[in-house]
Amino acid sequence: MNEPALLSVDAVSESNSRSENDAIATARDRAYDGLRAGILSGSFPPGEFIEEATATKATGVSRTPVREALSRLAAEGFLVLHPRRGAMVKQISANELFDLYDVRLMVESHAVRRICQEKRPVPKLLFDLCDEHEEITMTDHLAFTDLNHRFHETIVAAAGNAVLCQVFENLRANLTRVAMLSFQMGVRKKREGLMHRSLAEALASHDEAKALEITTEHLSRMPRVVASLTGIGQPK
Amino acid sequence: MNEPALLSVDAVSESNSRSENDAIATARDRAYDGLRAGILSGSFPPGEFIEEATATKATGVSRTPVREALSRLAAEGFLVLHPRRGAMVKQISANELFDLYDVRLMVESHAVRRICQEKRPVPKLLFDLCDEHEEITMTDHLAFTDLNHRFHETIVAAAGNAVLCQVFENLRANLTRVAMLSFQMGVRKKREGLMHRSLAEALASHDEAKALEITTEHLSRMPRVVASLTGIGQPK
DNA sequence: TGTGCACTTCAAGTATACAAGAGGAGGATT
DNA sequence: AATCCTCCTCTTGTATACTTGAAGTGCACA
Repeated sequence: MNEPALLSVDAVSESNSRSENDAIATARDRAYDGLRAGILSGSFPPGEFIEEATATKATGVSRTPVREALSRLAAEGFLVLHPRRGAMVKQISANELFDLYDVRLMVESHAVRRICQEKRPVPKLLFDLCDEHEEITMTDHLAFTDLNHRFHETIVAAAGNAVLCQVFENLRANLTRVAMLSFQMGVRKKREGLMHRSLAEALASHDEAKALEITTEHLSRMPRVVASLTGIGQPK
Repeated sequence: MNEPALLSVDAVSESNSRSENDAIATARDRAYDGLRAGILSGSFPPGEFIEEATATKATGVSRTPVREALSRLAAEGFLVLHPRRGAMVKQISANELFDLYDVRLMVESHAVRRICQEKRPVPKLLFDLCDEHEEITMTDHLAFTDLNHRFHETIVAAAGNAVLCQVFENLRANLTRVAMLSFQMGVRKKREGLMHRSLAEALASHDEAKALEITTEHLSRMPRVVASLTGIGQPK
């Protein structure tokens, strides 16, 4: 059983358990990357059961490493394991969507406070990302999503708390799945870009109040937009 | 291979992937519970490699479910997997300890804000736990740790955000390992009890400023105490 | 005597064989 | 005709056999 993998592993993938050096990943990591990419991209839509045979064919590795990958994905909240039934791609309810965004707001606000209070330097990268934002086309949703992700990730990273980064990363991965489903977010790309630049400038000058206000404004409206676009339902 | 498990699974264990109903767990869950308990209790100290053969003997299940449990534990941050080397119990550095407490402060502060701002009811359980606190003996470290845990968990839960609870739970599990190593925390049990009651009262009256102050005071001094007791090093 | 290479040994990685539960289809009985 | 029981099949759960890579040891050569 060594046919080529069916799922492409693109920008959306990442295996942080893989050790730094090696170019060749273990079968478990390949399975993890492939399945994770499939879940994030929507190839495996929420609510669907991933049969081990399917995962085996899709990733080109045998059941043992596939099952280890499934265990990991379940631990990270992408899957729900039903004993003797299989692994279901986790559904995100309206409540959970709002909870996710609430936690995200908490994380980013905390990062902003730490950066401003401790007068931490803001990496030049943040402004580069703003520039890049103005150059991408309005229709390139994938590029926009990726850019957006890197922008917010940079801010959280600038707070200098590794644990915070990890929490954020997992959060974002779960939100990506939802965002991916709503491909019409292009309508607000321009406004987002402006907000990003204002935020970057507020952070650079360590203006906590302003940075916090922008962050809150920026993130508070997101859940409603996403919920309406995906038809996921109304909040509690 | 069906000898009895060597590791007892006590109050410290929990398998949230196990489905609600079933009394009998799968071998994977038993392996997970056993290994997790072993890590949290210190039977597998930080830095130690857990060989699969060891884990197999300790939990009484074969390698396959053990490896799935290891994958899950690694995803949850308890282990670091070194390809072809094995699973090492994660070391907690001084920096990470402070990061963990910083994130914990963020989470609990957020919960406090949500409770006060949204005028959420504070469960009676919180006060019951305070009463219970006054009854336990000064030397029962395990009971104290458990009580402390339930108190803070109750607060976070009262914020009504499931995602927040999950983040907190994982955080606390990682901190438990450190706290367990420092068995001398008895010195401050009385003061902790007083703080808990003040906090519970502030929350019940939705006095955000006071509740936040107590939380911050309470959690800010912890990392230094733990660091000094465990000799884990000084902050960055 | 020191260094380097090869061999041995052992543990992790992977595949597969076997066991067992769950669900569905089909037949029989009411 | 409808319902219930039984059997079959399919998928997951578990164990084990096999493969591969890594590390340590010992011998040979410089």
